[in-house]
Amino acid sequence: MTTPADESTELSASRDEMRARIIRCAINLLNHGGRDAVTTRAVADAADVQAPALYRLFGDKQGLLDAVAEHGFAAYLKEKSVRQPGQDPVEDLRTGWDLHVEFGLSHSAIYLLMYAQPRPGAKSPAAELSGRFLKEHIRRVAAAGRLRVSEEQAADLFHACGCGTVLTLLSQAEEQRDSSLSESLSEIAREAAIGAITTDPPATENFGPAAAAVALRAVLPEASPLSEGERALLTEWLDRLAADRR
Amino acid sequence: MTTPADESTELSASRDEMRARIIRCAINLLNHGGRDAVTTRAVADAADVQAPALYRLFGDKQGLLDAVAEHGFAAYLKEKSVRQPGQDPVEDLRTGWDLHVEFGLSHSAIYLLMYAQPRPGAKSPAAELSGRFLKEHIRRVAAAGRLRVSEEQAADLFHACGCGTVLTLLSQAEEQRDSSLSESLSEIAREAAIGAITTDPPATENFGPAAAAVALRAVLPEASPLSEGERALLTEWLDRLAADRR
DNA sequence: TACATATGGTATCATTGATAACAGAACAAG
DNA sequence: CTTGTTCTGTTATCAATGATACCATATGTA
Repeated sequence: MTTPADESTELSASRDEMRARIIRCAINLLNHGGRDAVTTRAVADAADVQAPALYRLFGDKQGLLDAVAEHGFAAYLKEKSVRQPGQDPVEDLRTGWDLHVEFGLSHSAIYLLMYAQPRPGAKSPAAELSGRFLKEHIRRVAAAGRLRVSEEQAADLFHACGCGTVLTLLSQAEEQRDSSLSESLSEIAREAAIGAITTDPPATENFGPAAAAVALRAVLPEASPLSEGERALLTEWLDRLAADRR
Repeated sequence: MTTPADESTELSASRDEMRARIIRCAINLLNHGGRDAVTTRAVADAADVQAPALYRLFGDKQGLLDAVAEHGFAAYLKEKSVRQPGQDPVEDLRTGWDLHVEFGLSHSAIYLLMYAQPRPGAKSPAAELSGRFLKEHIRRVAAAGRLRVSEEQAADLFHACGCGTVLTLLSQAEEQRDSSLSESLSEIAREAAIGAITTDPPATENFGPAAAAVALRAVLPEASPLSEGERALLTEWLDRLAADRR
């Protein structure tokens, strides 16, 4: 009948396989019927599993949703075969933004699971995963001496602008999303975020003390001949230098 | 006992009074127990009303939540006694941002009701109300010849950055929100958004054609001696001019 | 073999959003 | 005053849902 999520062909699977099957079925339900379609019963039926199995595997429904979001996001990253870093880290940041927005618009239900229910101090696993990628991108920009603010501030701002952009676009009707004039909202926001984070010039050779401090801080943890205490103090100083921008 | 939302003293109230009482009780529940504490039963009990009354007044639970968000937001605006426009419209934009962020952080539950469940093409009434204020601010900036992009783009970008900033802050633990270094995330994002929207100089006297076009477009609808068709065409031209920025 | 752990399966709970159905109350029209 | 209409108060109830108790079976291990 109309059971697009039926996967009952695979019987007697191992624990991990069953887990994966349940998640796939949940994602199917999510994409077809939206968030409200993902009930424990619907998922259990589609995956040909009993209710208690869900709770043994995922704890509770939130655990299932977290797993779904993480799997969905990871699958997207794999599908897009995250490219290795290019020459220009800022350009990588740009493509990262576009990837993020595209994911949010094309997988809105999963995206909302990731970001639209903030629980103070506890990110969704999927958001955590995405955050690690962002921080890595930011770190490379910092290492290139092109970061204008601290890595943490840069990551937060970039995420805030990107997340807000996606949510704003999602709240608009689809026909309305690309303003017919010149640049789209995503592009304007992207450039605003990048402009606020990075130094304008392509970083010729000698950049200011603030940028240098940020760059140094980015590569500090690796192979440092300093002691724990020395590094901690130096980090403080670098942060103070980095904060003194013009 | 522990019934902080008890309002049963007022008996036999008119329809509007009952509506207001229900909303007050719902807001109390929202603030004390979070979103999940707002069940139809809890609200009905607290307001000393039967379940069917809720549905006769608000349609369904979403209608009640929409009304709660709208009332909560409007009450905040009234409490802050929204100031009349100052001399510098960009500075007004700045205070508007701060007001927005402060509201989001201090009334997180209501804020999430407003923005965290985007339904394509249908904003929450509270979001609609907030959007009108923003558009009015933007219009004044445009009229002062200090807008770099179209009013629509400016409003969308400003909202996207602001909303994303609040959600990002809400996802962090409270102790972590103000980075100990220099500027806070909110300030960085605010200046990034304003910088992306407005022209840098205080707009001495003669600004470029793009800014002039945007400014003209902002005041076009009022007291125009043009016909409908003429105004439509002119608007198109102005938009094309405005899009040609550097 | 005997014990421990994990899994499949049934039945069941409590909560929650939402309505049906009936009885008055208010009120305007005749 | 009567009649009919509309709104409100009240009770009872439904269907869906998240979650769990409980038992049986299997599977692996000492």
